[in-house]
Amino acid sequence: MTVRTRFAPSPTGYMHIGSVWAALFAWLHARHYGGQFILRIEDTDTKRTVPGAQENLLETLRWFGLDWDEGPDVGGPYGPYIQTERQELYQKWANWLVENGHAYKCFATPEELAQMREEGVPFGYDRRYRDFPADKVAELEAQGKPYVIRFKMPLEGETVVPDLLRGDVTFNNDQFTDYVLLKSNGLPTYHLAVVVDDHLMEISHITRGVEWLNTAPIHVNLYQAFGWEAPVFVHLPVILNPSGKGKLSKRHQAFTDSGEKVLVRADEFMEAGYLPEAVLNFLANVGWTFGDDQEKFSMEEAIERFDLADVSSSPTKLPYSKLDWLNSLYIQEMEPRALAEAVAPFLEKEGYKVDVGQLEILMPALSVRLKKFTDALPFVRFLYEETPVPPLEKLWDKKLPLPAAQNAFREARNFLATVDSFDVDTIGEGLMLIGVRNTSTDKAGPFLGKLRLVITGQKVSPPVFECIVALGRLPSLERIDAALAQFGQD
RNA sequence: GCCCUCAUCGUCUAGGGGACUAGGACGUAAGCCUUUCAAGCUUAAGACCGGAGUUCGAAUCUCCGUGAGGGCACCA
Repeated sequence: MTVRTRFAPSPTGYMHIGSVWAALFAWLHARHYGGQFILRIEDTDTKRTVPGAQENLLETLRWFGLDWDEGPDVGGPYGPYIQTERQELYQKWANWLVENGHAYKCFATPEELAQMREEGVPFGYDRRYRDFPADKVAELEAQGKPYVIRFKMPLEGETVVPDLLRGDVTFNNDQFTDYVLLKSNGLPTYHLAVVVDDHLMEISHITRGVEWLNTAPIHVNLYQAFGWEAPVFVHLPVILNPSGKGKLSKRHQAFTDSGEKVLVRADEFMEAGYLPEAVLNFLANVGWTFGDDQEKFSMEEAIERFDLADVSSSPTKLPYSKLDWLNSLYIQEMEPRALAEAVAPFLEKEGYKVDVGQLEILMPALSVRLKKFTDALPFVRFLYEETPVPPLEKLWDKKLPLPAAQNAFREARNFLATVDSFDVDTIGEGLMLIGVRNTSTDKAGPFLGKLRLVITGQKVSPPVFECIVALGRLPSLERIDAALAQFGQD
């Protein structure tokens, strides 16, 4: 049997990173077995549908490279892939269940339901229309009374849900009532839609969060009523909020130890400057282990080893600090040019006019310092903004006394003004010599620190030589001249 | 309240009766290196939720607690 998995989000909000995680696992499984990965939009709750959410879902999957073989945009032999476009199908099968005695029309009004709930009727519904006489049903229908179609859940016994990760999970049937399959507006509930679609689309493994485990008995009984073979159920563990309680959600914004906002929406990861392949690598390490004590791997490598059966069933938190670590590894592998191009948009967003060639000069030195693209900002700001001229007291110290400092800056100024080849190696060599020569220690450090402050306005920056080359000869000389002026005339 | 799931270092995890002195990774700390900050290298601290049982032997199997999470809609 071919493996066919699906990702079936509701367009009720923007893509959540936990959804990406679930989609990734379904995708990896399909790819491992050479099967298909299907995208289906579950938009039957029209009241909660958010405009733009569907687009965001597709865009996010594309950004991550989680490609689907069938879906709303690409079509496929089992379409349509949007549930609101499959209405007749659900109606047809709901009616089939009614005709075959597995479901019935229920005319209970919202008021009646509310009253039952108030009276403490279990599940808020007492199955009052389950065995309603056929002629009475016809009568009510003739009167145009609105109704829903409810499933006849078994009244006694047990239902066993075979779960790939948890084994057989047994539920007593007295814990259920007759659930609505088709709403009065003609649209299906999740229970009907998911079973009909998964069957018709020949899905082999259904992956979803554990929050669905408790309703899986409905689905198991539905498959039975239809006489269909159920797919393999895979109830994935929840992703918890890293700090605080409950599952990871936007509603309870959490913060990391370092005080940063915990990212929840997929597009927040893009905006923060993470690489999609790094995020996927990170997610793949949660609830699944690549093996061989190896945590950095490509999705191609993951596909070779992945199997849903190996996924952990324990709830988990996302280890965000590992994302930073992994992302920094991926950044270090980038070519300077590509890195510069990747960083550029983040600088442009800050209003800087970016020259990628100029930026590229800094990248070999910078790549090792970035956990994510946005980290580049403080390191390269000196290229785009005037730096304050440091006060005199910042330009010398014990290891570099005032006269020596002045002398060193003079020499540096002359050297940079006249050196033929304005490249990192050449100026580095020259400036090192100047630094060493003018200090009581045998290190250039004391001088280079002051020079860094003059060039970048900061105590922390990429290596100064790179900074000077990237800034360019004239701007660098100007900044040194301004510093020199602080020493006054002598 | 009822039902379901889960439980190894701070975090993500390996392990599935003896190979466990419980392994790896991130993070943390220290040292080295050094042009600041990083990176890199070396080292360190750090865990089987508790209690019963099964067994010659339990992190591993069973039960009971406890804790955490989830579900009980004409929402998904």
